[in-house]
Parts: sequence; structure tokens; C-alpha cells
Amino acid sequence: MLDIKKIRENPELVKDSLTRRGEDTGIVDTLILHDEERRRLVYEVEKLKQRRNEVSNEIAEMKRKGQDTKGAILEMRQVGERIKEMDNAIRQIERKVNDILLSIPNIPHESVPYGKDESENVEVRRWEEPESFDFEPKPHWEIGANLGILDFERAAKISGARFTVFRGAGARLCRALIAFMIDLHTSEHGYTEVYPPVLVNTESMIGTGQLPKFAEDMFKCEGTDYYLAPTAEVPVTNLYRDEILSHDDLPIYHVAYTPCFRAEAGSAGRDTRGLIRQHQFDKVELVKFVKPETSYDELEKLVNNAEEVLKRLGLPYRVVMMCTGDVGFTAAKKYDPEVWMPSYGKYVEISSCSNFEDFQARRANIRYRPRPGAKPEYVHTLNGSGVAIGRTVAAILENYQEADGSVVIPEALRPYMGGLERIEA
RNA sequence: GGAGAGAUGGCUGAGUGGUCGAAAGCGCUCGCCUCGAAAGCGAGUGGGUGGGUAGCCCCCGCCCCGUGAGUUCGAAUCUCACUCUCUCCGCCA
Repeated sequence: MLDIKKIRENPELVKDSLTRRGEDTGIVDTLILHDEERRRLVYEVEKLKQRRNEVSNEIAEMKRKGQDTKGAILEMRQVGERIKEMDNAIRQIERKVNDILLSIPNIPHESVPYGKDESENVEVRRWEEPESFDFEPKPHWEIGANLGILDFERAAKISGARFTVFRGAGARLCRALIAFMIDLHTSEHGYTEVYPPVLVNTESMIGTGQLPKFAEDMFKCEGTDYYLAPTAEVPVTNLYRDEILSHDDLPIYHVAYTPCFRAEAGSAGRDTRGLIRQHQFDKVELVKFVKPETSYDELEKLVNNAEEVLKRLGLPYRVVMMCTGDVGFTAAKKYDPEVWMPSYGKYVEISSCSNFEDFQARRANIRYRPRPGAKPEYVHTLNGSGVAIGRTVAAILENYQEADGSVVIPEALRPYMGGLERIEA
């Protein structure tokens, strides 16, 4: 959410942001119109309330003196009615203002390149070139099925399309990756582990920006106010919702493993095979709460933390900076580390690291005191996958496959696999 | 699921329908004292928002005592609904 005061003072800035994102700018004028009307009404009703407060005190005084209060009470009864009407009008217009505010995307940082869509994202670096195979490499869904560690048919029977059963060494590989990543981030990168609920309420979903705009992407539990969290970003960022943190609490780094749930509405036909696009997948997520002046340094460190996972696993990757047309609703700046996926013949997103500045903090009301006694200010929030488990499994299977159909376990993972060096049929 | 108790400022904890935004204590900030610190003493310490002035340095107002409605000239205080916490019973991973 953007600051209504800032929008009021500089509507062109917001319009420019929307234009760079390739969106319509009309709502800004509508918003400002509503906001002016709202302020006019507030000003009027507050004068009435002041009058009511004054006279009410006079009535108390008069009663104490035993004077007649009938006239004053009668007058105030009318004032009270008028106040009630105006309060209702204000409530309605405030709802409009708020709905619009919640629907305006974040302003991209000045360092974000202009571009209309994902084709104009900018590659910022690469780590290791993909290995070429001296045999025809198989896609991970074939490798996994042949090894008996991925079972898509039975998952379809249990649940439906876009689900997977991991089995034997496959299941263990998931568990190993989770433990490996959490250990790396806690012991070497300074993150504190949390294990949060994955059923979250509407407030939390609004706080991080999934709602109200992206409701169709989420699973909701019928008859409840619970959504299945699409990412640990939601519960972990909302940890400190409606709190005022002390300046020496910051920065706060959290790492969380959770399953993630996505309806994938509108992506029918895309990535239908394999682990790439699932309704349920596991992810280790990194979340930061930082002082505003440090947030862009923190973003770079966050990306590096995600990259370190891929380096240790020996998976070739590149890092892409999202352009204005693809940076996403909530982010001011975003990097996507992408892993090399032989079956796709290209790099595939395996992490997504964003600086939201105060966009989420304002929605979720997460603040801190810059110094003791100072006015609270909004923190900056960041998060990034560190990294997605399912896609990492896919990347390992494909990049570490051998001609005989077996898969070598990356060395960093072997301690977590009971010393297993290779998955064989 | 049943019965009961409760929800007040960073924390603990008072509160009669009428100067209660709220006592007191703790904590915190500043000052005095001290070579320094502690103790002691003194002062100050909530969050929003509208307007004035202009950018939170001031001034005026409005709102906030779990959330939302209601009664009243006036509600932290009365009524209703909801949420959450705690205790007991039942059920249960």
C-alpha cells in the first residue's frame, strides 16, 4: 500500500509508476477525488463533534448546578443524528479509498529497468555454464519415474493433476534439501528458524498483498476464514503485524520451511509435466525486516544467500533482474535466480528475491522506533526463496543424471542422505 | 462441543455513565547528585488522523480502553453480536 499523503502531494509519481508497469492510471484521479471528498466530510463532522463535546460538558455542569438542560439536550439530539448520517457517509467513502489503495501496486525502484513484460528482464550474472551431456538427457519426470522416486499417477489418483508422491530416496531427497538449506541459512547466514502455521486468515493475506487482488490464485478453506498460504512469506511477514519493534531488534532475519499451495488458475496447459508447477510444493523461505536505509543492501545479501544454496549444490544458474512490467504487484525491486533445466533447455525460476520497501509494512502495520522515544516508522520487508524444494529436486535429477539412468547426489547433500552417493533403480 | 472467567497505554494494574487519553507501579528518556556507577531526587514519556502553519518544531480539533453494532445530550464504564486468551469437563493427533 502506498501512502495516501504521498499520492495526494505527488500524483504524477504514482501515475508514472503505473505507466512504467504498463497499467492504467485512471484510478489515481478517482482516488484523489474520493480523498478530497472524504477530507471535506471529516472536517465538517469534526466541527459537529466538537460542538457536541462542548455542550455535553456544559450539560454536566448545568445539572450539577440544578439548571434546566432540556433545550441543550434537544439540540444535541439533532446534532447527534446529523453526526451519525455523516459518519456513515464517511465510512462508505473511506471504504472506496481503501479499496483503491489496496489495489495500487508498489512503485518500482529507480534502478529497475523499464520493460513491458518478462522478455525485457535483465540478466545480471551467471554462475557456471551448463554441462553438455554425451547422451540424450531425460526430463526429470522420466528420470524420477524410472527410479521409482516420483509417482505422478498415484498422486493424481489421491488428489489430482499437479500433485506428486515422492518415494524412497526421492522423499528423503526432499527432506535432505530442507534440512540442508535451513542449516546453511541459520548457521552461516544468520537467520532464525521459524515454523509457522500455513493456514492463514484474510488479514494476513492482505498484509502481504495476496489479497484482495489475487484471490483466485489461492485455496480457501470452505466455511472458514482460512487460506492455504501460497508461501511462508505470508505467515512469517505477519509475525510482527501491528507491532512496534525496537530499533535494536532490527534487522530481523527469519528462515522458514513450509509447504506452499497455489491454485494456478490461468496457467492451465503450462508446465503440465513434472515438478515445476504444482498445487502443493515445499519451499524454504527467507524473510527480512530491516531499517529503510539498509534495505537495498539487504536485498543484495538476500540474493547472495539464495545463490549460495545453488552453488553448494553445484547447480548452474543465472540471476535475472525483473523489469518494470514483470516486477510484480508488491515488489519495488526483484531478482529471480534461475536454475539450468536441461529438459527445458533454458533457465527456470527457482527463487524470487524482493524488496517491498514499506509496501507490506504499511498494509500489515509493522513499525519500529528509529531511536528510543522517537516516532514509529514503517520497517522495510524483504523475502526470497532460499530455495524452492520441488524445482531443486527437478534440477538435481536433470543436471546430475548419468547415461545409465542413475542420479549422483551432490556432495553437500550426502550427509543428509545417510551418505548415499547415487540414486539407482 | 459444554460450563465459567477475562481482554485497559512498552509491561503490571486501577477505573464511579459526565474535564478519563485514562490513577499507581515498572520500564524508558533527560536533568540533579557522583571521580564514575548504583541508589535517591526532579521533569518528561501512547498511537492515529483533519486543519492552521507549513513539511511531524509548534497550535487547534477529532478518533482510539479486543472487534463491530446499539442505548444516551454524553460510554473504558450500560446492551447485543463476534474474536481471542485462561480454567474445568468431554473428544482427539
